[in-house]
Amino acid sequence: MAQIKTAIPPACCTLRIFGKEQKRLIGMLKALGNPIRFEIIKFLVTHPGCITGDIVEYLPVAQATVSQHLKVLKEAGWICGIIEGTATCYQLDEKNIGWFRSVVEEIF
Amino acid sequence: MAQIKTAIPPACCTLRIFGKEQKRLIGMLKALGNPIRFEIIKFLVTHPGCITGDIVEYLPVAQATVSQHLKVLKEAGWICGIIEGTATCYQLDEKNIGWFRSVVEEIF
DNA sequence: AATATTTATCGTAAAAATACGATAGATGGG
DNA sequence: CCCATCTATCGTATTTTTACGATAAATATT
Repeated sequence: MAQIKTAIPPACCTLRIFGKEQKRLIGMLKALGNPIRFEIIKFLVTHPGCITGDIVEYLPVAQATVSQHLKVLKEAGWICGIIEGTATCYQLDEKNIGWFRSVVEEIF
Repeated sequence: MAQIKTAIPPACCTLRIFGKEQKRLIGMLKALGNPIRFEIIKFLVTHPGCITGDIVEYLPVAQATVSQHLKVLKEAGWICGIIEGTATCYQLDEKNIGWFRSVVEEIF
């Protein structure tokens, strides 16, 4: 019997993602891979539309630090902020989060 | 008509995860949120059981750097390494990756 | 108009991550 | 036993991240 070409056993994931999309995914993973930022996202689930001050009050870090984390989360696509007067209302970026979920489901 | 208690609009995710499991998830997110490490995981999908040297050859970074990234991925639960002679064979940690996928599907 | 409120940004310090050369340790071959 | 191979670890330099106080900018309040 002839030797059959070595077959690669099926893996638990395909990870068929490339270029721009891969970069975008890595950015989202990196942004969420931080305890403070993860807590911010969790907080926003139950407090949609809350302002920066609410998050500052909730977390054990300074206002400037929270503001910086919010910026990272916004740039990664996890949240969006709407300026209302002097305050900024934040909420989950449902569209991008939906994209994240679908990509993870697809490639893992 | 009496004022109804303010209802929180349904979010795109629940993020019902806490303590040890949350920490574990954050660790996996953080580990994968790095371009080099992401490429290693991608490589292992199609090259299960390959040795460190194969990954070094494939990536544009030094051997010591790859070894360090492998350590991070192993500690986070993405891969496992089996020592075979002088080499170390790496493959995806299917059990933990399965856990990751199921958690993401559950909370997002 | 003066003051208060809210948040982003700046400057900077400290900590962590990243990368690499050198080396040690472990195994295999001759 | 000696030498080659392979990989993890060490030491270190560089870059990036994280955190905070101070401040500026924008809007609201009196």
